[in-house]
Amino acid sequence: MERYDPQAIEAKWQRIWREQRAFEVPNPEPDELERHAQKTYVLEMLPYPSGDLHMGHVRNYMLGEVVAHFRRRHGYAVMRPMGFDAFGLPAENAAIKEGGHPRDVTERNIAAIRRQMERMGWAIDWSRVLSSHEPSYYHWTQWLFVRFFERGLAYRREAPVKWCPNDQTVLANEQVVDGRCERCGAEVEARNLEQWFFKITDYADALLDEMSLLEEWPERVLTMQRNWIGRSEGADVVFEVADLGEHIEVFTTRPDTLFGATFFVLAPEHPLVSRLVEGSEHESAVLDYARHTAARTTVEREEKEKDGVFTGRYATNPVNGERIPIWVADYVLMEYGTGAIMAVPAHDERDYAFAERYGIEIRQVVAPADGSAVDGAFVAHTENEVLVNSGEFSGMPAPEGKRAIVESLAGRGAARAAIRYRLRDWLLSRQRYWGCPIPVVHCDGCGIVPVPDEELPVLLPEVDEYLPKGRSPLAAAEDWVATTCPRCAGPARRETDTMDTFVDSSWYFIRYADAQNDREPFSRAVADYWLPVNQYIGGIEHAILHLLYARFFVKVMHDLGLVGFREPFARLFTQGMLYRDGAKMSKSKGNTISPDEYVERYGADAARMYLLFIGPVDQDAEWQDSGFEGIVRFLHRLWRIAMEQAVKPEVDPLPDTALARKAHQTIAKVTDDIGRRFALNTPIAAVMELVNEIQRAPEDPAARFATETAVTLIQPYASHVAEELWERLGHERLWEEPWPEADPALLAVETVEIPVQVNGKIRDRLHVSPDTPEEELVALARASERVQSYLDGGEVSRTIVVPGKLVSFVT
RNA sequence: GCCGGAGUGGCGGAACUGGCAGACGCGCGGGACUCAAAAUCCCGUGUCCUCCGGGACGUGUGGGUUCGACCCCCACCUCCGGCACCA
Repeated sequence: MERYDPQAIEAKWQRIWREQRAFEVPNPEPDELERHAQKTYVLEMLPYPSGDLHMGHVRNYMLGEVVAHFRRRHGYAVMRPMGFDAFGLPAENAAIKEGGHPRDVTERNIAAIRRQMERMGWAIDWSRVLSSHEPSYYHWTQWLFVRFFERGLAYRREAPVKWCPNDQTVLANEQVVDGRCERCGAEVEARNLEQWFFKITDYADALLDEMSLLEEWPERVLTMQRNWIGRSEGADVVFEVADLGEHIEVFTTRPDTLFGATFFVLAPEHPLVSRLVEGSEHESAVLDYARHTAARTTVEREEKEKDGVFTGRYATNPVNGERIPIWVADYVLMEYGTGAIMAVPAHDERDYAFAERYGIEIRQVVAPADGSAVDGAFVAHTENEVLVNSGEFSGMPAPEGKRAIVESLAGRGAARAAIRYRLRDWLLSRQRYWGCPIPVVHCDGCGIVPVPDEELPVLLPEVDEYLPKGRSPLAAAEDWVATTCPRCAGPARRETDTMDTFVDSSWYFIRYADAQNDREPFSRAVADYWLPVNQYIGGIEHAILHLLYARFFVKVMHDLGLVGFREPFARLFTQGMLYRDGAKMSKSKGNTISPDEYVERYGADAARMYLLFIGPVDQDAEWQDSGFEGIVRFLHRLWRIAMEQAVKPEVDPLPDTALARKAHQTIAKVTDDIGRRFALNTPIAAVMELVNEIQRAPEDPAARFATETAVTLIQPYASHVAEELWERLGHERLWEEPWPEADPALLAVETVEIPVQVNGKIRDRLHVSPDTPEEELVALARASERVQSYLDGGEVSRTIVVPGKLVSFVT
């Protein structure tokens, strides 16, 4: 018998699919876009070409692979594109290390990845491929930036920013993890720099509220985004500094504790600090403290014990006119709220620690419902609190007290309800070479002027040296930097910072819909036809960064009238990560396994199946070599059985045999698992069961049918061998073959095994027709000797019958 | 601390809506084929007891609801992930 030869089979079918453009989906003609068509957009997060693909990627792309095949065979026009997130630091760092240009490094990696993807035989529409470093793409990234700029949603300002001393560039807040650079792990520093921001904070509420438009997103991703946006409701309260005729606002989520404010704290960076102490005996101590704080890293600032200095000034608490001391302490952060707080040591742990250290009064103003109060202690938040020691508000339940105090102060203009967010504006500029140039010029006369649309794209210039030096390497391209102002034609200088790569990946999924368009980023009609993405697939590591930015971009594009949808990804599936030796498989950890050697030895089909068989796709999995063997054995067995069955004639009509029934049950199971449950490991087990049964009963008259069923069901997983066997079984074009349907008549079982319980324990099993009436079931169960021995003549107080499921006696 | 997820044989995992726990695969034991091996095929494989009929126990721990719980409820333990001097 001819042996299973994956190398030959896979090469053959990959060639056929390519020649026949099997997986390309052209856009409908413009006048047909309106017509509702059965279409679906399946998208996996685009790879970052910092090296070859490893098994973690294979697992990720296999999800989209199975879904795409499954939906195509259900009659959908399936768009499943692929592209490359090509700009960014790893390529630039690699180029610096190895010598050469980041473009060459990137394009070499892209070519290698594409080759690997083609070798896996994935059903990708390569006619839509894009790469974010190509001018044909970043032209429109720049065009979008200009639209954002015109709307005031991209702006430049000096701000305290996070600086990575290793990568020599600023980072977005989202790219700082535990005070360290997300990419290289270096501890970040605080700097005050003029930088570009996207005004994502304008969309904080929309990003929260419109989560309701997301049909099926994992709860934990939504939670992570909610935490990141960090919406807090409370009040802004005004404290007067009578001596100076100044007033300072604070934000608090606990206006009900205002009567317990016994001191007041300003962040060392607060602009009023120097005025408060100017010329006073406290001046040098306070300014020294502020300087020390500035020299500390955020991490140091968090880890040391709380400390601070008194300013000699007092603020007036608006609820009771009390004068409370103003301190400067670095546990108050300028970035959040107003950079100033009212401190309530009895009800805030941080304030408590500070008050303890400096001997400041601790006054309890909220108490459990019984009103018991103990001054001097920290009282944690509990249910059903009431206000105490709070003047006219004493005795009120805390929530009511909150409202009443704010209302009362609001009457005098001393407070108003307020909402604050943890979310900061998105810092998008980077002082690096390998990124999309920011398309503006700086003119002495006109200020910042965007490059006119007709002059886009602003091409990334060639430079000799892209080693990071703290300013963008583009600044060295003097001929490029020197330009003329589009507005006044006077001399001007180009912006030399480049964009964060997350900007590139915030709209690529729309570009795929209309990837060749050279007049606009995409046609709105085409975009609205394909999007939102029906099924987005990617790693949980992008739960905040990419997924939040992309949602923001789409909302802005909607408000600009560029698209008709407000959320980019209707359904999101986050696959688990692949681990090896206890660590996430990644290039930086050096624990990757390349699919190449496995593909070479066992074929792509085995690798494709194994990565899904290893476990549920939404959970993390540990790479183990041992299980791979089982898949290889299965494919050989399938091959042998199919070759045996192929010589038999087809039988029609299908005889009602055990194998015929098993085949139809398998159709039902696989269809439900993939289509409804998104369980991609269990269908493989189901087809294995079917194949095992064929092996046990090769002479069953339905054996050939069962074999064809196994082949057609395994096609989304092992596309090549399935196609080859399908052909040898006398058919063609399995990738277009309608998905099989289970015949309800054959799904119905002739007999069921019904357990009989006595006091909750199974004592016997009945083999009966599934529609046996209840009375008969009970009679049969009672007649059982085994059951009788357990009933032991005792009274049956209760009998439970679940038709088709079980009989249960209680004595 | 707050929020989210998970805990099932030697291992990866299955059990979908409260109704036969351990499908499928790996590993392991036994057998067939073979001069032998590989490959392949067959049988067995949760733990303990057993007069070999079967019995008891068993899904992180302790309780509860129920005729019946891996599944629901309460409390706890462990692990993973997110957020956190955020006022």
